[in-house]
This record gives sequence, C-alpha cells and structure tokens, in this order.
Amino acid sequence: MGITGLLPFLKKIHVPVNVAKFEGCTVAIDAYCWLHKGAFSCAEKLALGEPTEQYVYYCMKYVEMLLKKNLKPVLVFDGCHLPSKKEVEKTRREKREINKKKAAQLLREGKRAEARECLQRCIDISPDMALKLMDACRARGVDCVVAPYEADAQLAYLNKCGIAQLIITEDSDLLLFGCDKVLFKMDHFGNGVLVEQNRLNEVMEIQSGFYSFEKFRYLCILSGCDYLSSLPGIGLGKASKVFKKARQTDIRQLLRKFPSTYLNMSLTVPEEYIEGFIRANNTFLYQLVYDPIQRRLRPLNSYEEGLNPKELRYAGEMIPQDQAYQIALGNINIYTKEKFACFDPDSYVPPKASKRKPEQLHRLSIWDRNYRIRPRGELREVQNMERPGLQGKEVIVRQGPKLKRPAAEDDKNVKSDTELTRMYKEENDENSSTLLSPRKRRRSSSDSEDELPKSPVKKFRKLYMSPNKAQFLDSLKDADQEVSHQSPSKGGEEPTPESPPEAPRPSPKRNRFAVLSEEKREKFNINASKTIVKSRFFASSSEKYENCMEPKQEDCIVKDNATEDNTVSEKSVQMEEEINDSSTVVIVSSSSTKSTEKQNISNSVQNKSKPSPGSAFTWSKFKSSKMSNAAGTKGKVNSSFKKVVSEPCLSNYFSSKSKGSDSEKSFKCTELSSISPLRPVESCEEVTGTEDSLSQVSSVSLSQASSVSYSQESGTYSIDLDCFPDSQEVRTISLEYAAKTETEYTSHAVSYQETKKISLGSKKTGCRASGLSKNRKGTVSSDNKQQSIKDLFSKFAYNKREDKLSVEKDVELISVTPSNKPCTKAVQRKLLP
DNA sequence: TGTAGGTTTAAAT
DNA sequence: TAAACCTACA
Repeated sequence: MGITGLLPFLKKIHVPVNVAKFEGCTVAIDAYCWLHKGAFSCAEKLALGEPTEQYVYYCMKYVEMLLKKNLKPVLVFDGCHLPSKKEVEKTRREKREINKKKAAQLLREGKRAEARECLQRCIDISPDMALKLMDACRARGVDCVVAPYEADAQLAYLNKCGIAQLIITEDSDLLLFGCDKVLFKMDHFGNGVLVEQNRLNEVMEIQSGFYSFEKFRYLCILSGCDYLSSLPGIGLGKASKVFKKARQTDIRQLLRKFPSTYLNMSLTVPEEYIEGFIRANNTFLYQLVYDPIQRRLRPLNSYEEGLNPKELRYAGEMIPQDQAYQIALGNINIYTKEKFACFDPDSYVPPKASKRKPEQLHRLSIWDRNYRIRPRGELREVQNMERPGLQGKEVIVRQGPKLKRPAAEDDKNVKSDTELTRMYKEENDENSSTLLSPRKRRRSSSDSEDELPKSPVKKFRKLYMSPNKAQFLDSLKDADQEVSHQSPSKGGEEPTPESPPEAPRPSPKRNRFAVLSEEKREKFNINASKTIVKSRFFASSSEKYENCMEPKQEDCIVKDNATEDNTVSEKSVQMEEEINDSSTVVIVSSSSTKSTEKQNISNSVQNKSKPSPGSAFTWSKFKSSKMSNAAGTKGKVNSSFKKVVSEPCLSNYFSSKSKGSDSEKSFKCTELSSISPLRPVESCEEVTGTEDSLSQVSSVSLSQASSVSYSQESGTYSIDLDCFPDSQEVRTISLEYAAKTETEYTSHAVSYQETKKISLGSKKTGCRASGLSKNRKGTVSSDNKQQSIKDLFSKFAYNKREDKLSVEKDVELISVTPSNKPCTKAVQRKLLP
C-alpha cells in the first residue's frame, strides 16, 4: 500500500531516467511488482488452478532487459507476514475469497468477461509462483533473495549495505526505509522515475539546517502508513506543514501538541496513537532482514543503545538462523513453513562463475563465498562519468539508402507469440500425453531435435519453460561476458552463433514484428504497392526499395560549427530551415560522401569523444516541453512542425526525381521562404507529385502524438526536439552511430508506430510522458500518444539493434543548434527513393 | 478553496 | 498497487 499519495507528493524531485544510467551497477528489484503485473495476464488460469508460466515469461522480459543493459539484477521476494500486518493480510485474503466466489457465480451464469474482472481482483502471488520465477532467474545466473519479512526492508538493506546501488519498485515505502536511489514505474525499456533520498528536503521545503531524514519518515508515518492509520483529517499536506514548522526534537511531545500548535485544529491525539507511531517508526528502522554475505538474520539498522530487541517483535520475530537461511534461499514455503525446494548456492554452479576477474567479484552471485561489495568510490566514478556534450557541435548522421534485408534463415521460422504459445503447449502436451494427433507428432519430430529453436521467443520459451534446463545452462556459458558485450555503449554487435539465447525484447502491444508469423509477414511484401504497414519499427516499405537499391554505408560527419565550414559533398541533399533566430539546420542526405570524409568522420568520432555508456535519453525534455508550452516560451511543440519544408524545395526534389537521373538522388534547397503548412494525411494514395517519386515515398503517418508530425508534401517527419534527448544526449547517440561502423547500417534513430491518419487539426495536448499523471476522461488517445512517444524515444535511445530489422531506405538527420539558445528544434526524417 | 478520504480504473495478453 | 476522479467537509 505504501504511503498514499507519496509519489505525486514527491513529483518535484522526480527525475525521469533510463535504468541504463546505472550500467555496471547492481539493482535490487521488488519482484512482487513484476509478478503481480505478470499474473494479471493469466489471472484466469491462476485463479482456476490451471498451469501457466506466463507471469514468469513476463518477469524475465524485465530481467533480460536489465542484463542487456549490463546491470546485475537481484530479485527480492516477500517473506513471512509481519505480525503488525497480519490483519491487513487477513482482510486482503477475505476480499480475494469474496471475489473468487463472485467469479465462480458469474462463470456459472456465463458472464465470462465479468468473471475475469473478478478473477483479476483476486490475484495472489503464491510461494510456488515465486519459486518458478526464482528457478528461471537462477538459470539465467540472476540472484534471488527471499526476505524474512517484507521485501521492502530487504531491498533497503541491500541498498544500505552497498550490494545494490538502485532499487526498482512501485512501492513508495522504500524511501521510508532509507533507500538512497529508488526507480519507480520502470517500463520494459528501462524508463522510469528516479527519486533520490538526498533530495527529499526539497519537497519538505525545510531549511537544510533543520532537515533530517528522520523528519521525512515522521511526516510519512503521520500521514498514514502500512503500520499506522492516520488521524482523521491528516494527510500528507498537513503532516508536511507540521514538520516544516516543527523544531521540537522529542517526537512524543510533538505528537501530543501538533494539531493545535501547527495546524490550528482541535484534535486530541490519544496515547495509543503515539505508541503506534513509535512502533511504526521502529518497524521502518529495525525490521528484520537477511544479510546474504554474513548469512544471518539482522535488523535493517543496528539497534540503538538502550533499545531492547525483544520489545521489537512487531518488526519481525526472530527466526532460527538456519531456517532464515533456507527462507532467504527460497527453499521454504513461507505460508506452510515446509521445505519445497533445495537450492544450495554452495553446490550450485551458476553460469560463467569461473571466469571472473579479481576486480569483478561484485559481479559474482551474492551467495558466492568470494562475492565482494563493490567499493562506493568506484561506483561514484561510474555514475558520475561525464558524458560528452553537443554544445557548439553539429552532428550529421547521414544515411544512405537502406539495405534490402536478406531473408535470414532465422526469419523463415519466425512465429507469432500466439503461435509459439500454442506450440509450446502442444509440446508440453506431447510430453505428458501419449494420445497425440498426427499433426502434433509431425511437429514433434521436426522440433524435438536437441538444437534450440531459432526464433528468439521460441528459444526463450523452450529454455525457461522446459523442465530440463541442463541444456539451457550449457548454452549460457560465458553469458556474463556476453552480457557485458551487449552493453548500450557497445550495442549493435551481431550476435554470434555461440551467443546465449536472446530473450525476446520488450514487446509492447504494437511491437510484434520481431516475431511475425508468415501470414503477417506477407503484409511486408513490398510488391503490394501502397500498402501501409503498421509498425513501430518499420517506417514504411516499398517494393522499389528492396529491388533497386544497392546497399550503402552510413556516412557520418561531425563538424564544429564554430570552426568549420559546411563541407557536405555536393551530391548530398540539404535542406535548411530557419525556425528561429537560433535556428536549427536540418539536413537530409541520401548520397555517399568521399572516403576521405569518411575517414575524417571516423577519426573525429574516435578522437573527440567516446560514446558514453548509459542512458542516451532522459524524459526531462518532455517535462520541460510541457512546461515551456504552458509558459508560452519559444519551445512550442506544434509551431515548429507546421512549417516543415518549403514547396520550392519539394518541387526541386520532385523535378530532379522525374528527370530520372540516378546519380541525382539529392536535391539542394536553399530557399525556404515559403512554408507550407502540414495537412492531415489520409493515406499514401493522396500524396501528390510525380508518380515515379511518389510511388517510392511511402505514406507513413506517425502516432497521433501531437509532437510528431508528417508532411505529406515532403514525406518528412517532424518531431519536436523538445521531446528529444538534450543536445548532449543527441550527440551521444549520434556519435554512437558514427562510431559503430562504416559497414553496418544503423540508421533509424527513430522508429514509430504508423497509423493511417494523423490529426494535426486536433488540439495540442502538450507533451506529457512521465506517465505519472493520467487523464482518465476521454484521454485514451492521449495516453496512447504518450505511450507511442515514449516507445518511440525509448527505441531511439536504446534499441538501435532493432534497426537491422527495420532497415528502410531513409535519410536521417539530426541537427542541433548552437548551445545556450532556447529554440525549437526539429528532426526531420525523409523517405527518399 | 484546499484537503482528506472514498471509489474507480488500469495493469497484461 | 497507485493514479485519477469524485465527494464531503472545514
């Protein structure tokens, strides 16, 4: 439950970050949050007692994402119920029972949908479910700990003792337990909201001299917490007022008189409440946790002098040390206290443990006897690593026409998720049943080979869900090393055949193309002219792209605005547009540059800066964009993309195309005086211009996001850069692109969802992406927008590897204005023949 | 008018 | 589980 309204209360200090920022760190995760969300998808099966592992699959998607970002996850599970919470648990259990009965009744009446709703309300995470997830994690070399009592306190301990540098949870209580960095609302791409303990005083608006973390804890308890209900009429607002003014250090004294002294309320505080307050405070301070290194039960914080641990039973009853150890390992069912597993970290050989370097002892399993906590100084270095800025630089990422993606062998066997689930079930059935249909048998004979399926999802399912994991473990040799190779800063490496099975990447609803079925893939047949393909990854597809375009290498120029002239080759296509006086230069190019230039580029990339690890994108721009719009500053979202490209410019382009000159894949545009406003695009059929050119300019409309627009005339996407990473981050991304390779195509900085229509006429709703505030009324589309923008930029920053799947012939331009000038920036994307 | 507290909704697929 | 929404109250 946490503290009601605490997260919105802390909004001021929310920092949108991607978890990749903590590359190299250990993150402790409140596994219950993932399990609960994962169980939502299979609530029906769970409630009816049908076998399902869907929730494991869901959680492992997060785990894989973290591993991919070179983080070390430690999953923490809830243990026994605290005595003080037994009542709460009882009510919850009763509620679940009521819902279960209700659902059964509804099912009898044939009201399936309503029954499902009820079943979802009675989701309970059982110890067996936790065990299944633990098994999957251990097979992947990921540590798990079951807390003796609440996972919150255990997470806080892992953070406090230095094992974990970041906590991922949805529960605001974690802050009260004293975690210094907590990431809330992390999505499948790793984007979330970071709250740091050292900024809590900003929310409380207490002069630094009078602030203490203790006051924050008191404030939260006073407003009502899991261990103590609030007094009537007291919430976060009033509690905050009290501790803002209070100078009293004796909490008992303060509690007795705070209503009259600080709130002008006539409210008597019963002694009982004060005792309850002290107990709650002690529960936050001294709840029992398990120390995996010392292998012993201990309080979260060392007992203060004069405190009798025997009086703190409400913060967790002592458990015999060996029982506590077995609980922590997940071998004991916390409800029945029976042993139901026999994991032994001393005999278990985790994948790749043998190849640790001495300086990587912190990467070992926390249960390993050789495990060492990473020195804090070292971590500070990692987290404070300065990232190169883009100030004063213009970075042009030039992209040649995209490759026709050869039909990889892998693709031929690609199956949809549904198909895979069905196949998996069938495989299971085959194992359990002797009455097989001929069809099943055929499938079995072809699939039952020892080799792993080629499709990532299929492979994943087979590996995690298969009862025999030995083969999987073998395939995981050197996994950690490979994981580190997949770090974002080095991203984009081709997986080697020896690579560990790649888990399916985070797949939001719209993101299905990695696992397309054959039938669905037909839609990508470019032969079907003017077919609009819906995909976040595929901007568009066209027959001619595939058939007539030679692969070209990605060119990249990094130039210094202050010192260098524009040396883009004559063949290059340029489009410049002044949006403000501190304008943005937008360059679109489809031509190749000279090899010397290429050399210069790669040199400059290598010499000037290295791509930084970690996050290339933060959501802060979304926030600031919204704010700046509200304040009427220059950073308007819509204003910029209403004037994307001039008509003369387009006519130049079309005329050059109609001349049929192959070498003239470019056009130059210097005059941009006349600006054509954008009009909503209905479909590609409506695009006007020469047939030749237009047939190759697929109509791709963007998500309805008001900050993203498409110009029908120019085939250009405009995306307000206020919603983009800041200049520094853009540079990072660009440089990563540039540094990556001269032989590999990695364009596609932005992938997006297509829709047939975009509604530019609709009211601008601002650029909100924190995900923290939602509008319920009539904002389904608005939230979709948010999600699509969010996805879009997540892809932009982190999933560049997907480019290989979504390679299109297009031209990418990212240009950034000189520093320090507030301006509207735009990124344009042009689909060129 | 601001605040607290109760209710509804979404989450995943 | 928490945000959004709605209502009651001081």
